[in-house]
Amino acid sequence: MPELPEVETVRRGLQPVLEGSIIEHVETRRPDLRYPFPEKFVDRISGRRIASLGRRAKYLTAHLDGGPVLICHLGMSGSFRVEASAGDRTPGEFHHPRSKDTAHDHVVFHVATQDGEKAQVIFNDPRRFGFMLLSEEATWREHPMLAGLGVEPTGNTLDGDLLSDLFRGRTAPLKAALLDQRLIAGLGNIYVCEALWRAGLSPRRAAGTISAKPGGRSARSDRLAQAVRDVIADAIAAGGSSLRDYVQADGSLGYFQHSFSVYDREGQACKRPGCSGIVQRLVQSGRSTFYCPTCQR
DNA sequence: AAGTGAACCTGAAGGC
DNA sequence: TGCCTTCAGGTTCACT
Repeated sequence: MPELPEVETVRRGLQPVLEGSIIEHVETRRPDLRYPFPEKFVDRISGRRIASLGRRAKYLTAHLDGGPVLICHLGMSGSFRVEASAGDRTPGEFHHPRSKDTAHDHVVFHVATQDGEKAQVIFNDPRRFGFMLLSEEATWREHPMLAGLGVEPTGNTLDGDLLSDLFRGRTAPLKAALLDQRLIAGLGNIYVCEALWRAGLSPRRAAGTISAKPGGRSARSDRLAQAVRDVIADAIAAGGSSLRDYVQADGSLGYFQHSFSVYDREGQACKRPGCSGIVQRLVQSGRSTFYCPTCQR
């Protein structure tokens, strides 16, 4: 579910509450999510102060003073919400856009904030594809689950030249290459579809065909790199996309889904000015792809 | 090696 | 109303 923009939105929502907070107690309400919780999970993080919250690709990281790094993946349906502790509640505070599903509250972090308030940060995940890991501050980027991740599509690292190199020689379709977290880390099904539409490239095109000869330039790889960076930046600015069960950390909704050009728009008109195409859906490696066959080549 | 598809799990939505 | 099928933002693993 959550792709990079949604995870970044969650990070920004949790940051004001969690940074500088003390984790007083942790409840794990079942022995596992996608994987069993790490050994002594509760003991290793209880009593620690959260120095900072970070993100790598679709992973959230909580860096604990003098302790481990808590690494969290939201899977398809994971979300966090924050509740003030009983006694601090004000009427109407729980007017969330969606009724609470406490049956899938799997982890509850009881924290004391910097302001001396008590709060609960609750991880909810109906499908349980999410997971939590612990690593060490010095080496967390080399954790087996994160070691192979590719370049972040944020910032200016990903440019046409790099993308050209990453895709050179690959015969897999662009759709699959963009989803490959070992190449670019953080894109998912929605933003890959959207980036390909923005770049005017077919999701079925072999990835290697946008590459320049080594040392040369390719207009297609320039366009695609820019499209990827733009769509991710735009989605973060909009607070991510809210579909089905996804809600931001503060209970509010992101609104990028109203900006979709192709995703979930099968049968509707292409939004590119001057294009009269109709958005098609196809299945690639078991997942839906949405694109305009008229203007995406 | 690279690429494709199944598996993991639950809930929502649509068809009959 | 109820039952059945299909689909969903992700990742790993097994197989060709």
